[in-house]
Amino acid sequence: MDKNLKRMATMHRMQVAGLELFYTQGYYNTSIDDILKKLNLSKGAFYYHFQSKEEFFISIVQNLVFRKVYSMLIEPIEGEPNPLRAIEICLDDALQTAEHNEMDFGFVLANFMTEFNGRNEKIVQYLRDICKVWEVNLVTALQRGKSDGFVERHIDSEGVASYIMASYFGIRTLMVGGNARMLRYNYIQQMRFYFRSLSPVVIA
Amino acid sequence: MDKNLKRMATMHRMQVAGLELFYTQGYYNTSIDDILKKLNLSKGAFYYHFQSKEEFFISIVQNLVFRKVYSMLIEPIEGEPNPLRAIEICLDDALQTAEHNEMDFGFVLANFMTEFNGRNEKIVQYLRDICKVWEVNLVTALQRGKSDGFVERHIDSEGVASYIMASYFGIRTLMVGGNARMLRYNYIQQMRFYFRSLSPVVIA
DNA sequence: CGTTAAACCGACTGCCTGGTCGGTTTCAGA
DNA sequence: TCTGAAACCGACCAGGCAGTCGGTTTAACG
Repeated sequence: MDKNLKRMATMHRMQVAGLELFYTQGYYNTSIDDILKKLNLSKGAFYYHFQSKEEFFISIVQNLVFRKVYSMLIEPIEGEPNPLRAIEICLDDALQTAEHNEMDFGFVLANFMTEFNGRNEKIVQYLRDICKVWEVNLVTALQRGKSDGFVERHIDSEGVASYIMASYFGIRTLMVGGNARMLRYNYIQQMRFYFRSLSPVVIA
Repeated sequence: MDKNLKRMATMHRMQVAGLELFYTQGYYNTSIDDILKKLNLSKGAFYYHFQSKEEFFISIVQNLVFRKVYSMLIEPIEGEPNPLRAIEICLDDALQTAEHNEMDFGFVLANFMTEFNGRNEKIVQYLRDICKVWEVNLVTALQRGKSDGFVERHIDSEGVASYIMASYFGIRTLMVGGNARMLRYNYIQQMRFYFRSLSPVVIA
């Protein structure tokens, strides 16, 4: 195998295993040895590929988390004509993966933001950047929705975008240990009410 | 001073300092020595009053966090006639204290829930119990609002309650490092839109 | 004043963690 | 087959952690 390929493959394996453990156990609560044990690798291998635990985490955020947020929360909305409808479907999908205990990357983001808040501003910055990308894309979609007659023209797109993001982060927090299925159902239901107040009034 | 009083006073001092540090630095990231240094006390004093770090934290949750959530997020709504209006004012107040970097206990709750999720189910349980109390009180207020004609009768009170809690938890997460003032303003604005969709239609 | 128990002290232990480093294995290319 | 660099190993270090314990201080009370 090409050396460079091998390098990439090993690094990627470490990143995937690292994200998995950082997500489930927390960054400060996960040791590098935990990750290495899972992969049957040694300290030497780790520090050959990464400078430090922090750098390692940042590489995970930029490679895995960012990409996943993009493909799962941003792309599915970009092409759709009706943004409110698209957002509803997209978040419902995300909550479904959450229900099956798979990683939903919106929550990964929120999780790490709280964990690093006040402890590592550098990392918070990286995470916030990803949030910003999500937000900007939501705003764009909403603005387009206004032109296309799917969204009431007088609404504040920034406000709506952050309200959507907030409610999503929050419902995932509530799902911690709670009745995920019920919460998801109720959440989508209430989001529909909210979205209805953002839709143009249909003149019968 | 009465011995018992002294005991209570010292324990309380430890709890207050502990909460402060656990909140700002995280539980796993805060050592008992950190807390003791702040109070000029010793290991001996700590383990004289508390059995373990975990027991200590639980006592903080039950004494300080629970009481504060009650007095700041539940009581202000209980007496009010119009629940939607009362909730709006209450959460706006909470966000204002957050803006001034004081502890808002809704966020304390959400913070710890994420930190202990998957790491210490026992503690998650205590935190979830507090959430439940908050939720139940919101539901009660909303139901009362229905009888009193402030809330549309067909709405699902449980769904609305968890949507409110979720959006609040989430907006606090977004405030991490973000533009808190702007976020708060937008949040309250959007909450009004949402609440309007829950209010009975005024027949002009 | 002397007693006694509660309150507090701080050195110590055993364990874990991030990070280092000299050495070993692997394997593509000559 | 030989070689050299990339990839990997794992013992080791320094520092931090929760929790222990024998001893000291404090102050209420007889």
